[in-house]
Amino acid sequence: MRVVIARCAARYTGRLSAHLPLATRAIMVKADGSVLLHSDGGSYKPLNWMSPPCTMREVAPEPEASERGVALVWVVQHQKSDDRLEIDLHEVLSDTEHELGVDPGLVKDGVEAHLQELLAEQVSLLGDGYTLVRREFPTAIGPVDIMAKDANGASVAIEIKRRGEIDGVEQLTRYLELLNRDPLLAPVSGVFAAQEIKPQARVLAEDRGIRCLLLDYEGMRGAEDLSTRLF
Amino acid sequence: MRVVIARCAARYTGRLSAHLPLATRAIMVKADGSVLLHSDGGSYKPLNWMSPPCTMREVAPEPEASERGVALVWVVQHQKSDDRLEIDLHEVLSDTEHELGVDPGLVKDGVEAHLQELLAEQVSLLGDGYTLVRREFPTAIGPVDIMAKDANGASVAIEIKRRGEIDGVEQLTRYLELLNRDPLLAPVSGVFAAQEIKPQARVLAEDRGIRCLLLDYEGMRGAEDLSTRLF
DNA sequence: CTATCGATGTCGTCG
DNA sequence: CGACGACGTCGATAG
Repeated sequence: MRVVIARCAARYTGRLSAHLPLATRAIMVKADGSVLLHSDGGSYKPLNWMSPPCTMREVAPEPEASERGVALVWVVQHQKSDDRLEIDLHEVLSDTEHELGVDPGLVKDGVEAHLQELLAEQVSLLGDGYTLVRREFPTAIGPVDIMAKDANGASVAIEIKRRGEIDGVEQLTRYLELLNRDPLLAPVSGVFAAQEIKPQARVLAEDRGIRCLLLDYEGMRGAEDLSTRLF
Repeated sequence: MRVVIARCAARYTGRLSAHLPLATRAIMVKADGSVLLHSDGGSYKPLNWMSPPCTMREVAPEPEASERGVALVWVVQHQKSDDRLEIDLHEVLSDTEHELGVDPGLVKDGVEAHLQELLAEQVSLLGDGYTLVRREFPTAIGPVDIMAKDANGASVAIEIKRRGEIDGVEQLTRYLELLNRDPLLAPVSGVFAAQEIKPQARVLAEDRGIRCLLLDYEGMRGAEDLSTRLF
C-alpha cells in the first residue's frame, strides 16, 4: 500500500461527473490498484476514489496545467467501464509504501456468536463427558471458536458456522494443523458445527477426520430459556 | 491526519459484533477522531471503522493480551452510542502525522437532473412529432419529470431515472393513475426513460402499457455539444 | 428534529 | 455473471 500526502485537485467522470478543488489530502493506493482520496474528516467514505479493477498511469501535465502548478497527473482508469479519475498533484508532502500482505478479513459474530455462546453452555451436545476449555481460544492465525476436552481429556477444536461450507472446513483444518504442532495439546480432533452443512463441506470434513455436528438453534435457545427460568 | 501502519487485530461491538484477526493494516486517524482500518485491497470501505463523533484512548494491554504480543490497545468509543472499536497493536511499522486543513469538498454535476435537461432539449428522441410541455410538471403527489405531447397531441408523462428499477415504474404508475383522472389531460400514456432498465422493471412497465426508453447519456451529451457548437 | 430517498452506494447470497 | 436484498449503510433534503 502506498500512502501519499499531497496538495491536489481531482476530476471524476463515469456514472457522474465531479471535481475536487485544490487542497491537501491523503491518497491511498492499494495493491490491487484502487485509489482513495481522503480528507481529514467525515465518514469512512473517501471524497473520491476508483474501485478495482483499475490501472494507474502517471503522465506529465499539459503545459497549461503546468503553469497552474500541476507537477504530475495520475490517471486512474477502470478496466471494465469508462470510469476515470484524474488527480492533479501540485505538491507531494509525503510518499511512503508498505507491504501489507493478504488480509484474513472481517469476521462477523451475529448468529454465529450466539451459536458459540449456546454451544459453550450446552457443551454436552458434543457428547457425554465433554467439558469446555474456553471460547475464542487464541492462536497465531486467529481464535478457535470453542476449545473443549472429550470424556478422555483429549483436546477438541470446534468451528462454528451458521451455514457450513467448504471454506469453514478449510479454516478448521488450518487451526487443527497448527494446534497439532503443539505437543501440550496434540492430538487435537475437530468438530465442524453448523445450523446447516452443505454436502460438499460434509464430504470434505469427514474425509479429513473432522466430525460434523448439526446445531438446532431453536432447540438450543429453548434449552437456554428453560435453564434460566428454572435456576 | 495520522496514518499508522501496524500489525494489529481488532474487535467491534455496536450494531453488530465482529473481529479482525491479526494482520498488517493501515490505520487512519482523522482530525475529527474517526478511525479507519484499511487492508491492501477491496473497495473504499474500510475493514472496520469508527465514525465521528468519537474519542480514542490508548490503554495498556491486559497481561494475558500482552503475552500474546499486544503492545498497546486503542479503544475508540463513539460519543452518542455504545459503539466501540478496540484495536490491539502488536507492532507499529510506521506512524506519521500531517496537517491537512479543511477540505472544500466534492463538487458534483448532477446526472438525473442532467438527463432530464438533455431529454427536454432532445424531445424528438421520444419519437417523431413529440413536443415538450414542461419539465417538473406539478401534480398533487409530486412533479412529473417531463410532460410532453405526441404527434397526435396526446399527453405523455415521462419518468427519468439513471437506473430504471421497479420502484421507478411504481412511481410513474401513480402519476399516470392520477393524471388520467383529469378529463382535460386523459388519456395520458407513460414513458419510462433510463440509462439502464432492469428486466423486472421492463416487464412490469410493459405489462402496464408503459413504454421503456433507453437513454444514451454520452450520445445525448455529444448531441448537445454539437448543437451548441453549431449555433 | 424525524422521515424519506438517492448513491460513482458496497457487499453478500443465490440462481 | 446478473438479479436481489441487507447494510454498523451514509448523506442530503423536505416537512
